[in-house]
Amino acid sequence: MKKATSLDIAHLARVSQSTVSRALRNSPLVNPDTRRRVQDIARQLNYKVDVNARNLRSMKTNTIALLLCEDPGGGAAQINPFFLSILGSVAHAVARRGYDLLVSFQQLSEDWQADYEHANRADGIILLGYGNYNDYLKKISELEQAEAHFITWGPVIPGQPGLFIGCDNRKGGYQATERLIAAGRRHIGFVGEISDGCPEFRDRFRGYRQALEAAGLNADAALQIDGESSEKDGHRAALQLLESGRPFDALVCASDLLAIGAISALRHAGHRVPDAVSVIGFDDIPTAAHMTPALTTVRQDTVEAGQVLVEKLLQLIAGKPVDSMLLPTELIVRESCGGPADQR
Amino acid sequence: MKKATSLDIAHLARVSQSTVSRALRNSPLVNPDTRRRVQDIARQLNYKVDVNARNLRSMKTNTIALLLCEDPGGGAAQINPFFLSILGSVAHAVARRGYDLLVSFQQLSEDWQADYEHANRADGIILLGYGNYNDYLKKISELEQAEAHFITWGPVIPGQPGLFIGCDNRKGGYQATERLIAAGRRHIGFVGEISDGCPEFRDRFRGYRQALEAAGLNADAALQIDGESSEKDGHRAALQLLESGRPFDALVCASDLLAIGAISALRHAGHRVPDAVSVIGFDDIPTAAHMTPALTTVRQDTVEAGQVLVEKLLQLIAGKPVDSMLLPTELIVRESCGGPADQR
DNA sequence: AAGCGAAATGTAAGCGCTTTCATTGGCGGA
DNA sequence: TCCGCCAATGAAAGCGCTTACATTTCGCTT
Repeated sequence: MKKATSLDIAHLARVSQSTVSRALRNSPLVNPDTRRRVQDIARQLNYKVDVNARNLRSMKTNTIALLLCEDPGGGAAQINPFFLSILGSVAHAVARRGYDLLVSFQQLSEDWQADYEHANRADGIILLGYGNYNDYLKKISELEQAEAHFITWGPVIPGQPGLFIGCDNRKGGYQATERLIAAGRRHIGFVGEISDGCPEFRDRFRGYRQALEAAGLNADAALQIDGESSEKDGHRAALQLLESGRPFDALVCASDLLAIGAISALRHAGHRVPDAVSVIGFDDIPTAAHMTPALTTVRQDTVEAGQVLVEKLLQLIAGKPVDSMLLPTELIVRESCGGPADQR
Repeated sequence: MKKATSLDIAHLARVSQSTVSRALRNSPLVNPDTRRRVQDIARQLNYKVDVNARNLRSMKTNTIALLLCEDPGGGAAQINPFFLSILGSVAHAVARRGYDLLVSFQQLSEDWQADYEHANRADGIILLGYGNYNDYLKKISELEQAEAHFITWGPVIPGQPGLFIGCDNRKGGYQATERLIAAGRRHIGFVGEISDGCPEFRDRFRGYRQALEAAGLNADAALQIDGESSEKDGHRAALQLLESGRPFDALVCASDLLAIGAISALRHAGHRVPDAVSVIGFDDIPTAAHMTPALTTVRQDTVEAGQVLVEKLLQLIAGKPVDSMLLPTELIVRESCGGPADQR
């Protein structure tokens, strides 16, 4: 048995195909009785509107694309849980608005924007990890003139081209460091890459420096160790710091994964966390609360992040003016920083 | 400037629109010179084939839908990392085959199959957590007659309708339990729901029972505590077990999340893991290796799972005969089970 | 020189829908 | 009684592409 079309319904309902189309979309132009009749028949036939035909004709796709560009090589399981959390939130938000969500985890292609929007695959694009920030900015600038519809999770910098949503990284770094200082720590390290290809980590680092300064402590450049993203990077960074012989009693890590790796390295080297070394992460990924010790961290609200990304993108698609937006961070105090925990 | 169409290219290349279509698809019917010329022009115009038009005309979508039906209510971050790992692998596999991936995290709708396949949104569907197994089976049976294209991650049961990919849950349960027995544990509990709505957990439980029997130990029904999926469930289950006063020295948990929750509860009740209580999980989610203690667990290979799901589904779509498939499990020995660790 | 087949291209018919514009019928006001 | 108007419906034109079929061209055989 072939798939039913709107024409089949039209014949059965003894109306024209255009009336069927209208009835199915609840157009006020069609008589309520007719509408009901048509919809009943459609249900009986298990009819569903062909989205390709609809999209082609109406020149829109009702689809959002989410590009997550953090390819760790062959493996697939290694995607940062923070991004996956946003993905989950985005998926919900998109569904709530009646859109479909197209997901791709590939490296950013040469012209990702055209591939998705121009090819009428999606009405707009959400970008979640864009690789090198500078390359990305250049690409964005090119795209600015074309009326492209995309939004990026990343650093919110005034005057920067493109539309960005991100959290207050500087403040987050400040909050974490401040807390460690209040707990009596004086030799606080920072784990995270601060090259200008990583503006978010760099901002967290800025906050860290500012907190030290505010407390009258002077920062020791040797206590900053690069680390890109994974647990492995954090592990390596902590080892490197230990080997340097430089004394330290606390670490601010630019992400939870880095913190997890660092803690693992510290403990296996015989340093107790938080007794010997306090550690604070960044992101508040789901496992942070369930580790031992439970991870103190700077939360980025992924649920809100996803919602904001979707809402703003839809506004952009609708042609409304949209601005970048800075989301607040919150320090979640658990066990890994020492001192009394506020919550679990 | 309007979007270029194949007709625009045809004019510029002084050929017919059909030749353009053929040239862009690398058809051998078109002269290599012409092809090059057409493709050059297409590139200059930043032309991309309109996927809606292509899909409509060619009656296929080049898209796979992934439905993840594990809605934890409002939140979004609570999706089981195990499924997210499969999602990642699926995304890669799908991309490698030139397909797009549509993702939905909603609860399964009344007719999810029609919504996606019938509506020409996708050529096939991957299901990743189907809610209640019995309801789902009923639905599948209905769908069997329609020539639906979908594949499910779940229990592989001979004679069962539908196409399933899953790991050898019974064996996994056996491996975990066997190990604990070898480590000298004699009062081994099981955390995980074993109602017939959860055939996978139930199989893991079967393996657990068989291992106990094989060792001449008799299972104590009071040492089995239900737990659905989250850390919270595991936490609660462990507390319940502690409160029962029943002595136990090890836990087999039906998932890593349950294990994480259980460990957290045990430790906060003053029981050291693995010294007082050994714990083994199931799944090998990314954090398992980085916890303290590192979690011993039964690995399900998510990378292979994703690849197999995609390959089999594509075969099904291509009309080839496809069978369900059982994937092997592997016990990853780390710290939480006591005894020497094989690997990290 | 005629004929024929293969290679290359052109022609045109839709895929199933949305939407504009035209048509119909019924009813109230003049 | 006639006209105009509104509500409801129908007719038809594509959206941009793929593809079956028709046509042209050209090199070769006979």
